[in-house]
Amino acid sequence: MREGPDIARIASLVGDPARANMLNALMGGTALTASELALEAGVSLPTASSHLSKLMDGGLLTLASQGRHRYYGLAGAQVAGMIEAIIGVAEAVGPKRVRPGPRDAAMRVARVCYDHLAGEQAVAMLDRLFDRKLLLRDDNQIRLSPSGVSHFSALGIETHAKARRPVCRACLDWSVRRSHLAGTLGAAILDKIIAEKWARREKDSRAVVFSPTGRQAFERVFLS
Amino acid sequence: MREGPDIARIASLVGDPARANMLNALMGGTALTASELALEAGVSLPTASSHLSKLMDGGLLTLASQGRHRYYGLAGAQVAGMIEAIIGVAEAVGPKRVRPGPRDAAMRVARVCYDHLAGEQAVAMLDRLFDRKLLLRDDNQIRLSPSGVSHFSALGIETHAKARRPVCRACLDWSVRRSHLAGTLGAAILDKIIAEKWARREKDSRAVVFSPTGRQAFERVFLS
DNA sequence: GGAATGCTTCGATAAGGATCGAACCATGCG
DNA sequence: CGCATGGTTCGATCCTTATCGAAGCATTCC
Repeated sequence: MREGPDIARIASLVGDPARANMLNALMGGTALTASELALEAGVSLPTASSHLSKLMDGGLLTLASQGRHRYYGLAGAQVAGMIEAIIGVAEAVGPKRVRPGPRDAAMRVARVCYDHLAGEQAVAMLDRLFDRKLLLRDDNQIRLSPSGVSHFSALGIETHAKARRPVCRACLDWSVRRSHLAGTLGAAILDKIIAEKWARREKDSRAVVFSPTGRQAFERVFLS
Repeated sequence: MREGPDIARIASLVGDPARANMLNALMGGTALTASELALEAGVSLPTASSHLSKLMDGGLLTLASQGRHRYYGLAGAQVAGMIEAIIGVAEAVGPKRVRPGPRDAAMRVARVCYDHLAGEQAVAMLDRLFDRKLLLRDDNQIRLSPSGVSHFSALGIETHAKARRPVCRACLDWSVRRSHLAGTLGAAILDKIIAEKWARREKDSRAVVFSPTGRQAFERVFLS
């Protein structure tokens, strides 16, 4: 019984199903609000709030208050790495999952990450927006270029910042391990994809499935 | 509330103080009996037995029965890696510990991680093995190069894969935050270090202490 | 200044699980 | 076989903690 870092304390924080679901949801890289996390974990708001304060006390989360919204996010890459390690063991010892089915494949191609698009399509899109200089990489931030403003405006997407929420924001993609676009612009693009019926949300899943013609339209507008 | 690997189940196994102490003790790499683990965890024998069967059910331990003795050991390097990751987070978020004492310093330099070497020495070694192209980084995997095979063979280390266990595997180091070498090769190298008496295991600790001449020999062979 | 929304705290309840003593198996020794 | 030793199972107790409804704060919108 030698003393040392309190690993039981950290592990038990992850060891509750509700908290594990929350952390899992936050592995996408985007910060989420308490209500969203409550939904994700399948518990009531008070319960979620209690879990969140425990995770905060444990140092696993960071909190960004924006007005009456409170965004919870993972405290850092080290925490994310630990969760990945636990996932790895759980996968290894857990019931041998059948080969990743079509739904998993669809998730890798395109899925919803809170309110914007993630997956291979989303990562490719961000790459192209940089290539076409519609977005500019500025330090670790993303900015709109003047041509970007008019480009999105022509698509019916207004890009002036109204809320405190940033227009552009990088979000680390779970499956591709590179950034995709979040922020109000990312959300607006996803809105457009759905509104134009280029794709539909899979029921009870984060997967986003493009129709053949919808994919062509999306590629013409964002990947050309 | 998506379904997936049951990470809460795994984490909650580690999340009990008694079990965490047991796992910690097993990180030394030697298998221990139920009574030894009970002592280590500070619980009675029945309690320890109950914990051990839970850890077995969870797939975190292996059991080797020898006569009336039953030796429990970690189920593999992946489990060890997960525990290292949790230790890393616990160290980072835990109460700012007083200046790391001499024993902690020794642990940072070199220690046992289940069955292979960890710490600054181990991370430096892996770096050099890459530099010398004895190992190759392939995607996210590690492979032996042809020259690596002959190099280790000349040192008396055979590197053909026999079991399911990979020869080379990256394991994240909690103190350095970079990878060191696990897998059968990592285990063989630690064996050689001990067999050649370049270093000895510290009593009741995971620390590995090199002798002056042993360190020179190690550096000549693996860090040159 | 209301009204509405997002979130937290409080209080009570319920369930899970950690713990130990005692009894029970199994192996090895003489 | 009888006995000692290492381990596990059983049963009862106790404590931790997850949970939710209701009420309370805080911030924004109208």
